[in-house]
Amino acid sequence: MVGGKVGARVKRRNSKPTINDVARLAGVSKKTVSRVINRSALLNEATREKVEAVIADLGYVPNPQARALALRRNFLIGLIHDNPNAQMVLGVQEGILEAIRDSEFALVVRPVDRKSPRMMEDLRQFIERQRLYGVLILPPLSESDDLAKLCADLGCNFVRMGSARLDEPAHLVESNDRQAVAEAVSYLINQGHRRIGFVAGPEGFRSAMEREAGYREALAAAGLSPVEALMARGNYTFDSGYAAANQLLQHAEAPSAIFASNDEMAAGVLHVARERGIAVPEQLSIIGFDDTAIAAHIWPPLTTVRWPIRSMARAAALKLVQPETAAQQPSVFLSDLIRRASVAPARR
Amino acid sequence: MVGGKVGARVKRRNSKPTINDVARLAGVSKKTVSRVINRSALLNEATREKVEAVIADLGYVPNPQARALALRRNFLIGLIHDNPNAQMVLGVQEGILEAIRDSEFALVVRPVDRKSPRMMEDLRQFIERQRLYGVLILPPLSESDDLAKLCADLGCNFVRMGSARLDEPAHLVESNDRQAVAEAVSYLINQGHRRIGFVAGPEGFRSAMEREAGYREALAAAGLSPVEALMARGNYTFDSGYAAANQLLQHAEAPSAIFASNDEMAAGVLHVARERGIAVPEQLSIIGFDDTAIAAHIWPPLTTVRWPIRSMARAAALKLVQPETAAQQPSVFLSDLIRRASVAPARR
DNA sequence: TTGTAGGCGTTATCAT
DNA sequence: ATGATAACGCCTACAA
Repeated sequence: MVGGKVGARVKRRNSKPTINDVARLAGVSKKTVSRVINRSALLNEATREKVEAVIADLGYVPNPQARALALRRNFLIGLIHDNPNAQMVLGVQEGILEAIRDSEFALVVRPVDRKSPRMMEDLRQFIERQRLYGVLILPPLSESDDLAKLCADLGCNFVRMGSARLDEPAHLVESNDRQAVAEAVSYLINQGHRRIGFVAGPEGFRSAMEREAGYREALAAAGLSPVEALMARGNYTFDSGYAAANQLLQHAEAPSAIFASNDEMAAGVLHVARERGIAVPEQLSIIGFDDTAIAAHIWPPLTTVRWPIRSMARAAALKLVQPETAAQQPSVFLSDLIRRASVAPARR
Repeated sequence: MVGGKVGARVKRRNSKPTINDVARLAGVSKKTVSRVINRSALLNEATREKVEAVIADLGYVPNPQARALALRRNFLIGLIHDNPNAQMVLGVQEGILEAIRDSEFALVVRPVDRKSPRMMEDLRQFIERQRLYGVLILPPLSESDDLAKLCADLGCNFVRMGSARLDEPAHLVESNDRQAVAEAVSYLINQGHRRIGFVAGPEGFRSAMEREAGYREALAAAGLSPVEALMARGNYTFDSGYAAANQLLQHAEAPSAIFASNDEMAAGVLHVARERGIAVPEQLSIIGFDDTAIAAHIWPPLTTVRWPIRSMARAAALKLVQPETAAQQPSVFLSDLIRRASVAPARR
């Protein structure tokens, strides 16, 4: 009725081997097994091999729940976003999963409503309760310094994804939207376009600011001045692109090309062109941004800027789960101009 | 050296209250607090209120990691899919999160590669290690009875999402693809179309079979016979829709309408029409399936079948997390024909 | 209706 | 270098 009870216990059928089983079969203590698992430096090589043999033999895998309890930290990576667009969110998820494949980490997703007053409190609870190992924050939410601070305060590692230098490299993966847009607009200029319309993203979004800055840079580099009547603001939705294009194209001196700050708005621009009987690209060239599925599938196929979402997400996840090599992961990612059929030389 | 040691312990600053804190302050045992948390029936009302007051006062929240260890089950819902359609996956994620909002559950995502030989083994490890509370399986993976059996064997609750009666209601949410397609094709017939092309989904997919069955049903109901030359197979991608349409439209007696088994293929069909100078919808009517973002944003806006992804996912998640009311959640969900501009009466 | 003792599977502390 | 013992925070079984 004393020690024998425990010692005699037989491993229940149908349940996975635990650290105790390994310890017993290897003839060492639990702690030693734990040291093997955690690659402790202070370990006799012979002991290590003996234990590892038993581990392999048993097919033992440490129980994440028990580790989470003891370490007071879960092996979960959180993805926090406010639904920028489906393609992007899914690309990010794939990138993160590439990074944590075959590791003990798992990905838990957490969309939020940026406009909800409870958002911060909700996220605090989420991070605290799940004791997340780290979180990846997508734009535009990533632009919130308050949120970054919250993570830091909670002792939760974090990486922000954004289109500008939002944070130090250990906490950031960054796309060069400004330069990418400048290149796209320069391309239009090289094609002979002079009246180039611009559909901006929503006010207050860093990505929108950067893309507009790129547009202005390209104009300036070519000695052109921005024209009020050629600029309209959207909010990254199809409908807002549609409205913006109607505004830009109603003028007598309509633009011969339009850069829209994302593909969805570019699709809206294309819609307006169709309705007004404006031929694309013959009478109007269009460039978008994101290279979402829609870009290649509309008619004509849309010239657009592609940024390496998956690679960025993978790098971000690696920064989270391998803090020791975080600095080695790239922080800035370059975009490509994908030339399809929605741009033609300007007619004179 | 006995009880005093523990009793004297002061709650560490900066750490969340535990069940012990609640018990001490309420003057009851841990177990009683546990009973309150778990809404045990055998509880004195006065005791419950007393404990609940302390809980509220302390802002106590049970530690999910400790519960997971003790219960040998995590409060995580897994989303398993192998899906090309970003819109659908994201819609599902939103639906699930609506269901588990404000609960202790979290959503962990797990895309897999259906073609990988390791898939089943990977999923087994995933479910076992994370000790998932339940999983939601999306099509086409949901059509795998092996996977369902694996979940059952592992003691992991599961719900399959599909387009046919794949399982019993407790494990299924189902869309009526067959009927929806039949209605869509009947609509074309009512518009005077007689030569109606069909682009099928990939062989072996239940959804593809159901949609084709719906097409055949509608033809039969109108006294029409399926014509070999009017049917082509795709695999739900834009390119395959493009290829299929080229095949269908090369004949002398080309169809005056085409039903494509999803929107992406419908977009491919539209592409071919453009290239061949076939006016849509004047010379060719097109209907798709899914009502993804692309459907509304191409030109002309695509008439398509919309199925209630979010509602289905929400119901599925509720079946998972509230097994007691699972039977009350609907299992069959109806789709709508969204009439846009890609269909016109047949010319004679 | 409530409490006690012990277990869930791991890691931390402090000996040896 | 290794081990005994006590956390980690909760739940189950069994008493009372």
